[in-house]
Amino acid sequence: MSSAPIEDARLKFRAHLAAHSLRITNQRLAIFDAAFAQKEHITAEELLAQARALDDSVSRATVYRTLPHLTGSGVLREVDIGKNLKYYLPNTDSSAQVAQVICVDCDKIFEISAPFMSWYGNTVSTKLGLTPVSQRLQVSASCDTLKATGICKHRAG
Amino acid sequence: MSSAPIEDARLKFRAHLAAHSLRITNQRLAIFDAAFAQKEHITAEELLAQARALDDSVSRATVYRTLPHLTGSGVLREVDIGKNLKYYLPNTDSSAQVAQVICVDCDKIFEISAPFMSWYGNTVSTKLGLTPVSQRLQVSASCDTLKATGICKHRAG
DNA sequence: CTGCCTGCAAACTCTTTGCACGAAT
DNA sequence: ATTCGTGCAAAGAGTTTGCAGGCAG
Repeated sequence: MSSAPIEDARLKFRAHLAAHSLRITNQRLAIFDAAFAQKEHITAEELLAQARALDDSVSRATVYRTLPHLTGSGVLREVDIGKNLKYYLPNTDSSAQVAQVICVDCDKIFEISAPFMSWYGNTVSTKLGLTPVSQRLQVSASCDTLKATGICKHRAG
Repeated sequence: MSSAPIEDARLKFRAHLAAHSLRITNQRLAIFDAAFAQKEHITAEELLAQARALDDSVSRATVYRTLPHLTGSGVLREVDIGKNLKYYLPNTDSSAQVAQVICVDCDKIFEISAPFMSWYGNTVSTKLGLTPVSQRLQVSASCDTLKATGICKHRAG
């Protein structure tokens, strides 16, 4: 009988705001709604555009100021693929460990479950007297179909 | 009877320049020497300073223009830990697959051999119809000693 | 009413680029 | 003599921040 994922996330976000004595503003809610509606990885700039579609008073600064609260509350996941540009993605299962496979031809990002990552992080950190905070595993790969046919099916599909 | 690692690397770099019809200039050699003398991860800015100590005519632009040749020839490895800032490190064994453990308290980067990475990259890429180009595995971790004593021994040591 | 939140635009950091001069081949 | 490489400074991309006014609580 649990609510829809978006309802859970909305509550989680509001709880996070409350817990940190942060105000619930229309802009913050619009940014949350825009972010959580995404099916693909989006950039801050794209998030701004989407949020403005819901509330045209949202500014770029507020998007950047809100993103840490969204990631901090666990409703959004930040993905940095080394491009001086971060991507964001609704975090539907915050306990999952995921790796990314990034197509260097079309920039599509595939999320792959990789539960061994946290085991690895633990093992290797402990040896150094450290406690793991987070880990990331990313594979950059080129598109076979593109090389063969000139068309990257991931982009098209 | 092989030469010292730095000699091998210097030859490798010169061969790369020759193979691409690039000229061997004092600036490029100074940047190479400065980079390969490093024992720790350095930034482009630090590399500029070190290279200028060897040849004060080296400019920031030339450092940035030379870095791709250094990484492309395999004598330097680029490490991106998601900080809008790249680190560079002499690549003494270009066949090694390494992961990084990054101390979030002192920013020290530990390089850890992780040979299974390329196996993972292959496995997961192939399933998607992709050919792996590179992979990275990074663990961010906090310092236990710092938490206990207020001193991060990695920084000090 | 109080103080956090906001939009705007300027500032910031790292990196890239256009241009005219200078050096490698 | 050519042509590529260089330094300089300005531009560029993404993100952050100072400020004056606005809205949540």
